[in-house]
Amino acid sequence: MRISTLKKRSEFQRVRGGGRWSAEAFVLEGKPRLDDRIEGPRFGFTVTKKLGGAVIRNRIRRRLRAALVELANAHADPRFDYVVVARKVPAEIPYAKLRDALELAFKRVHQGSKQTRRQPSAGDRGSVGDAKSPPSKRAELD
RNA sequence: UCAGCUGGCUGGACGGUCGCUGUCGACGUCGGGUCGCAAGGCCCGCCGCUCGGUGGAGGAAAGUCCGGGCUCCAUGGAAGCACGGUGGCGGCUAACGGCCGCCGGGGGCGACCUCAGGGAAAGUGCCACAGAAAACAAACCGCCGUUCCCGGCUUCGGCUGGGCACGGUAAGGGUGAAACGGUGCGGUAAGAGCGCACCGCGGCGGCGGUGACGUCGCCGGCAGGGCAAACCCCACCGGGAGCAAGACCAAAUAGGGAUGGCAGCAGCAUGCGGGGCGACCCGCAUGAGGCAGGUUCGCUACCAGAUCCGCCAUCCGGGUUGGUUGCUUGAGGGCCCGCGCAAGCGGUGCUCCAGACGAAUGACCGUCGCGGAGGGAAACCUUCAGACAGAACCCGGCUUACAGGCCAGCUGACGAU
Repeated sequence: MRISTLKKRSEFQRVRGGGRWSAEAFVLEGKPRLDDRIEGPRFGFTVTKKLGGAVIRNRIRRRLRAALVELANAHADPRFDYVVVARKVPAEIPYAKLRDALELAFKRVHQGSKQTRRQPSAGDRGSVGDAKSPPSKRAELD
């Protein structure tokens, strides 16, 4: 199926306060849309420059997009907006594993869970997924 | 065969499943126009979880270092100053700081490589450390001479060692990136272009070359250390900003507020007031224009022009940051022919080759091929690796990154003929 994408910075910012699930290769955020005139789920991709050059970032986005196309019909909620934030390099992990992790992430986000699988060690910056925390200065997609 | 130099090309191939985007066609929905009484037909436009055809990243797309095209602003006429850049000569080019050929310096046996390669007798400045001395020169050691003092030897003519002082000396030592030409012979107390030969250097002239320059002859005893990627001088070149340029459509906010500076002159028109018998005169307000003034274009001066009549400067506040276009046919690429050593130029006529905008050009899988390692006599098998890197208005270059593979020409060594 064809997936529509988030375009504006404000749309990305709005999803930030919703459900959140962290996997090895990415973080999936999702939130129900207020505007019900739009049909179907929408997706946004955030791949920072920290992960590599343009070629690597393109490949990360394309693999994530391909996995979403495969799963979105069955697992995504049409009333939701989602943001996929790439963390490590998904190009390095097998595609089947990436797809399974994404499937699990959809279920967890829909449960409205704000807790994460990530342990509070390993250089974690504060509480994650707190809607009241100030928006981080991270660059959205390059 | 080995070692090497230069130039160029390439940057895995095929297939399957599922996707994205441009474009063409079909189909369908919607809208409009037109024909028709009507059913409906035809044309145009937009859209599409529809179907089919076809195109879809690079040699560097990169760094954004130069040069252009194209836009808008300044727009004008040049000058001077300032700033920035370039720097052997000739050619090529739209242009260049690029390319080609040649010259000169340096390196290599050689093919070749390399050089920011104008001026240091216009001026200023600098030359660390070391060294005696770093530039109108200069004597630390050494060498030589003379006077004096202390010795040794003596055939009493002298010879010789040491020291103080004075003088000569740039050959030698030592320092340094660099020491006031180099080598040799003569010369001298010792030395020194002091003299001579050759080399280097400078000047003049002849010849060759479009030219950089080369070469030959004569003269000069050597003047002018280096640094200009220190200032500088000379010659030449250069307006500014960039596709978030710019144009159009739609929507929205509005013709904001504060502080500071300047709001000058004369006339005209209208209205009001005052004066005069009257022509008219005076004052105020408003309006349109003129001059002056201010503002911007790097600065200055001149002429000329534009903008605004309330202007200018600074600060604060508010709104839009949607769509279409620019947008891909261009100094484009390719075949062949001619000219040129070459860069390139001319002709011919073939071809259309990405146009996205939170940003497409892909995801997954299989087979084969290339390369390294291991096993094997071989066929082959196993395993690992496959680079640098993603268009954003478009061209011409430069620079930097790059696994591997291929081709051509040339050089040196060895061997064979």
